[in-house]
Amino acid sequence: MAFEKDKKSDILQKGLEMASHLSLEALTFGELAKEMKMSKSGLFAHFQSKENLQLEILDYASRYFAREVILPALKEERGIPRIRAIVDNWVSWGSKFSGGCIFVAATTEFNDRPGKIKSRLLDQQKKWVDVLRRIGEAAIKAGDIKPDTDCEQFAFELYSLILGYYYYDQLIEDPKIEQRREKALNQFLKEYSN
Amino acid sequence: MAFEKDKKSDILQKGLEMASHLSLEALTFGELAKEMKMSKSGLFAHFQSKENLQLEILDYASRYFAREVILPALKEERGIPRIRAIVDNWVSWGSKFSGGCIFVAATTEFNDRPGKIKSRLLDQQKKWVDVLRRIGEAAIKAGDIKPDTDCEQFAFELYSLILGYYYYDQLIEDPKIEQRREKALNQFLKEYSN
DNA sequence: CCTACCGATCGGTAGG
DNA sequence: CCTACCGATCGGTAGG
Repeated sequence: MAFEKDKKSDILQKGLEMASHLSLEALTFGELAKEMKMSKSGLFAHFQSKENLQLEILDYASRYFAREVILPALKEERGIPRIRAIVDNWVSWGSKFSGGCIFVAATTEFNDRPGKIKSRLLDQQKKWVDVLRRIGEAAIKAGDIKPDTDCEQFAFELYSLILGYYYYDQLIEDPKIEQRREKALNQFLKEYSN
Repeated sequence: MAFEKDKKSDILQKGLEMASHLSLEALTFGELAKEMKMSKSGLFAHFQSKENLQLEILDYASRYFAREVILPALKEERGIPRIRAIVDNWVSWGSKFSGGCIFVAATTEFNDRPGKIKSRLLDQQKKWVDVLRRIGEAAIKAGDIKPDTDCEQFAFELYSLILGYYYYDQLIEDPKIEQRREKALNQFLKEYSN
């Protein structure tokens, strides 16, 4: 079920699920049409091209991500609580789809294929890093981390921590991975704390 | 040019380059045959199935990785020099292929597709994390990091740092990314140092 | 290692 | 939103 309430959103929700499982490029009109119980060309009429379908899935995912990960974190008190919330929300997001986070998957898939999709991903990732940076700035104002913190560096290290967790959890199946992430996050917060 | 000197290795080298660019699944016999100036079925005869081709490419990449990343690092003095070498070598490895590190790409691609390829990737990643852990243990013996270091945690955090760099470098194009990685590595070493 | 071929599916179009 | 279709390509096979 899509979180937006029209037919196209239902298609995009299913497309997002399939793209997360198969990858954005391996998703086909034929398979998506079968899932939606539509004809292939009926589906095609909604999107005009495969690239357009892929872009619309990324935009839909972006709205979904804002709703599930970013907005709830921004409702938490700034500083440590908000930092912990954004990590927790991201982890929940990644585990919501069988194939993991579509942005991570699409980034590895399109990193050397210049075009509209790579550009869109770049915009989205920049916004994400910006959110992390602003969460760092808010933590300074809250007095939770050092006032001279380089918040770009803060964002980079926080994102690295999340990605490391994500890889371990996806493949290596380390039973202690939750504790490792917690320990790394605590160390990270201690390093930056006031 | 392949680093091993038979016909099949030449095919695997080209297959690795193409798989790194396109992804393991999007690589096809038809395209690889065209690149090798062979007939499709002539190429097919070497591998019997697509899955087999994919597995052989991963094994070839693994031998290549050992030669380019792991062995040279193990020749460095244990402790800090070896830790810095493994990070540097990994970074060079990732930038050697237009599409980046095939293991990272294939992991995101196959994380939710159980089968021989996922199992092979799991084996390979476990070996990689083992190498990082042993580099941590050697650093304890060298007196460079704290004797009570949890070397599994050490490996997790070092891998996270590398992955964060990798993502930034691939997509975000932060001009300061080299400094950020250096700063994060220094902080990491300081955190664990004796 | 080749030619010649298989059924299935691809992205996309014509026409309604 | 549909049926019917296009040329191209897919993984794989037969037979040599």
